[in-house]
Amino acid sequence: MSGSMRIGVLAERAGVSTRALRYYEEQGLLSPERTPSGQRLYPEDAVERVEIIRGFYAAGLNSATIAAILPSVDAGRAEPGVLERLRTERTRIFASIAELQEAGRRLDQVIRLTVHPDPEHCPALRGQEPAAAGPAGP
Amino acid sequence: MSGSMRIGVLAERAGVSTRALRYYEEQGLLSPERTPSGQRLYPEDAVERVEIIRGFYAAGLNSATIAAILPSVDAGRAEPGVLERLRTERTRIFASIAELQEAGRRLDQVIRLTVHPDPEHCPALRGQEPAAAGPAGP
DNA sequence: CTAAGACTTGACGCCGACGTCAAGGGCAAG
DNA sequence: CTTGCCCTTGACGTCGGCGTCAAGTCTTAG
Repeated sequence: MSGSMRIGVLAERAGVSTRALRYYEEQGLLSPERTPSGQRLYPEDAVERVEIIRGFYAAGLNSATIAAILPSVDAGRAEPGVLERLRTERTRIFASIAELQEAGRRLDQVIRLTVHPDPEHCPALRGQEPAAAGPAGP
Repeated sequence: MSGSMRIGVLAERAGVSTRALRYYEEQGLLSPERTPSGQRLYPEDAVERVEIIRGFYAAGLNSATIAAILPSVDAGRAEPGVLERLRTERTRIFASIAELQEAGRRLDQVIRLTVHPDPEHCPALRGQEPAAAGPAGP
């Protein structure tokens, strides 16, 4: 059947290692079925599930937190306790985004100044010119 | 003089541990002066510098990368080799932001559906109702 | 002066998400 | 049957950004 795959196929399709998939299972994030001989069998939608999991890891959540919220993400609704958790993590994530944006802007600034060494926008050169409006003087 | 401070003061003002400050120095990110007896003395702007460093760490850069780009960030312009590095990291950061935004949206979705359990927006309940526009039927 | 605290270097500890090796079992092709 | 590849569990290794003692030195309030 094309509706299930073994660990190597899922690993390739999801872009992760087989070791990572076993680790996710150990952490309670995946629960594949088993063939009689013990090999793992994953359904098709495991690919998307793994991508979601990796997204949460990338967002700074640890295994326990992901395990706590993943059922609610699947269900599309959360119990009160989990809801608070979701809000906490949401806040963390958006705060983190703001930090990343600031770091990104800082790099952009240096890149721009390097590519366009424009004294008009260089604070170190401000206040040394008279109040001339035009770029080439009057 | 108020123009320099010892490590404990900087740590408190920058919101990091003294251990972290010594580590940053070990990684070449800070180069405080020393009193004759060997105690570190930081200038005022070290507070901002530490905040910048922490921002880069939060953005996923490691010590070596930060050490490589920090002089250019200070100077506001970069040598060609460093410029490429800046662009690489910039790309990484904004890709990371996009991932975080997706994770955040996913959490928001669950939060919204939990707070407003609106069948109009619940895919699992779509296509089971006849094409009725009003929420309470005709 | 003295005592308390802030400071120094040095070195080991930690933790989490895997990497990696080891030693075997399962399974389709020829 | 064998060959070769994928799979299994188990267990140890890694790495980076610090935390955390340890043992001694400096500074400053009183």
